[in-house]
Amino acid sequence: MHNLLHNLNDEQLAAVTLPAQSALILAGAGSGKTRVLTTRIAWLIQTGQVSPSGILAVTFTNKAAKEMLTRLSAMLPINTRGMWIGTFHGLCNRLLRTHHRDAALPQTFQILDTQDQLSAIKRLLKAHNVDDEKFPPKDVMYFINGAKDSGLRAHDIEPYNADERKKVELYQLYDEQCQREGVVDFAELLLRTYELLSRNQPLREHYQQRFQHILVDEFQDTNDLQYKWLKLMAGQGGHNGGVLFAVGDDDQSIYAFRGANVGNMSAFEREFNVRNLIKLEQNYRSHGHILDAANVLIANNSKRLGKNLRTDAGHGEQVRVYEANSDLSEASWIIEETRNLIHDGASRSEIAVLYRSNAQSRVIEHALFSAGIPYHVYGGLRYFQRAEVKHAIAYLQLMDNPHNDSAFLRVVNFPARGIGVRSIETLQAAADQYGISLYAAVPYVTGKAGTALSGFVKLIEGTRFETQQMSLPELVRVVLEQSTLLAHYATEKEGADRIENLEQMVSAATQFLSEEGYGQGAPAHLGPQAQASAGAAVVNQDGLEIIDADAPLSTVMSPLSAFLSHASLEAGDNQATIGQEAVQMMTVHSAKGLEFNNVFITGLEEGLFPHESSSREHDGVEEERRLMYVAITRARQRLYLSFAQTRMLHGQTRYNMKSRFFDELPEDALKWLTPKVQPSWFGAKKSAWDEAPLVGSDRALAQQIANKSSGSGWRIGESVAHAKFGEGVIVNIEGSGNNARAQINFGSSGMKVLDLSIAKLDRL
DNA sequence: CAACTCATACCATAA
DNA sequence: GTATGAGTTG
Repeated sequence: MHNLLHNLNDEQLAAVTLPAQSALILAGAGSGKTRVLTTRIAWLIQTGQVSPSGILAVTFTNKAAKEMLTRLSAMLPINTRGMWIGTFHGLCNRLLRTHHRDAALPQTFQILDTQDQLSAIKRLLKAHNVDDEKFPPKDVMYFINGAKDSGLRAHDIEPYNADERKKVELYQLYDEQCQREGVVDFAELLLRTYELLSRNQPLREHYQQRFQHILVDEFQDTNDLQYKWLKLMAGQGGHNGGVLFAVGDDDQSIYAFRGANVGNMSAFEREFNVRNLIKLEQNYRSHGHILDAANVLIANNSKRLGKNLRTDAGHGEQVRVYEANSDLSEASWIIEETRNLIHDGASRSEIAVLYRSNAQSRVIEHALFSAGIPYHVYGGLRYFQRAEVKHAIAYLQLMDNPHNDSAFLRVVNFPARGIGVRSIETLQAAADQYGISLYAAVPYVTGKAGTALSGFVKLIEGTRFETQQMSLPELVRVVLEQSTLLAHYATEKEGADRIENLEQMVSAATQFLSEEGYGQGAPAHLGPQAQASAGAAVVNQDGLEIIDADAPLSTVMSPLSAFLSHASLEAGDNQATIGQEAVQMMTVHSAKGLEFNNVFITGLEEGLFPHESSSREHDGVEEERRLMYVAITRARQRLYLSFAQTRMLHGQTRYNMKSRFFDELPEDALKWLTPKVQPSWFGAKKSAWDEAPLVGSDRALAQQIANKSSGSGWRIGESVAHAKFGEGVIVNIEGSGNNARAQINFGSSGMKVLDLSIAKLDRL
């Protein structure tokens, strides 16, 4: 037992051994957060305070859940069965499958991912003749998800204008459509579970009593619904025996745009009467200058719970800052530095290049490629999101639940079998008339269209019959053949990769069976074994029988259903290149939770980082600053910051000021590789334009600029000052003489178009 | 009905 | 520069 607590610092030890009361752990970057979380669980079990089945640990990503499980198995001699460790969505899926009747869902309900949801909404809008100019499908989707993430149904929303009334109406219709089709979206998994437990008291009390200790990772990322869900599980305020142990860092809250509410941290403190607030401020990752930079930067935020990281590692190197003429020269500088690092013995996988938006990666990728340096870009398409894989999945979904109209529409004419737009319209009309699914409406369509459609139905039915007794991998194989997907891609010239991906599904199915504890030979279609016999039935104090979701998956769903859930809930890795010795490229968002010896943070320009859209959002700049904080704290030993004077973005050249974050970093911690001219960036800019040798495209650009400036006396790229708007850069000049107007980027004051004969501008 | 061209929009993202 | 969607042609 003591070796469990060995090597913990005082703060960590205090957190791990807290009494059984709700607690909030403010865990700074690199402070050993996951370690505290897992050791806490191990300690609770080892000291006999709780049995494994009393533990519920919730994470946001499968990766985090897996990591916890791995660490726990290493720490505990006993097996981890009985503990519930998983993502919000994974746990909800399990609960809903078990209690599908109470939740009013078919046992084979299917999960829509974001793509599916969007297409479902497009379908809905079309069906109800909604003008998709006025109500773009994406907006409707954000509206619906936003409502669900706050725990609101359509009837809970009081619309404040006609447009919103319409959206609420669409929300209602969307939910009805999903219910009809037997599908749920991601937010619905949580909301359904929440509603189920709210309304079913015995069930709620059963789980509340079971889970004596609930632990949450990345608590700052919870949305309103997730917090309500946790409160319900714990029994509000922990009064029903549940104890909530929340770990998070308000300074690393970077997901407000998807509904995360940092306010949950203070709400939790208040509502659960948290007396145990522990700050983990000892950082085991970064050298001093890097940590100083992070601390000083984040101090500019007003809304903080307050935390200051410290390290024993010594100052280390200063943060290196580089100003480039263009995005291209920024990239070549990165190559140069990367080469130096590798030459000095750095491993490529310990070098990370971070950027604010994916669009920035192209130039850097190109440069790395030309230089022959292996690299790996995070965040591409994941396995189960690839078109061909989604097609195959759609066929499988129809095997399990033919009323899933999304799946039906995806493959009814793919590969092409002569079922076109008109046929579908006819079918849709029939389905609407009888209020049934497209699949069920096929018999009502006559004529040529009807023949083609019933051919498709026969294909599905036939395949289902044929595969009745087959195992999941066999089923997948047959579906790939019968659907003619393999044959189709064989005729495409770029189809080889796609065929390979499809073939891979068979092995994915095999692997899935062994990981989930299904027998390899178990018939894929066979429904769950009788639940009562699985020993999952529990009788609660009221004598009511509760089926507890704590049972092997095989008792809750068929191998096929389980595999389909898996495909939706674990999209898989994006590339199989893991383990390769490669430079790591990713957005700052996806870098959260990772660490590297050497980190480049690129594109530090106003409008890009902080992103221009952030100034419009409430507290947007504070979130961007937290994002920068996350980026800085990824680095262990060496950190590079860079920005470019000009940048091609979305096919046009942009001229941005350097990021305001440079003014918020401590000077002592920085080392400028290019001259920094005081007091502001403008001087440096000017000298760079006048003196720096221009090469390649830079020269062409300069030429363009020289031409454009003719007559007005001003030049694109020139820095100016305006009495009202402050300092800015001329981005474009139109017209000439008295009609000359300049488009000027005033940074935080925004982009303005000023008449050059009227506006009073000063050169800088 | 299917294959093609052309125009348009674009921040970050896990489940 | 790429992905979606509408419009156009065989």
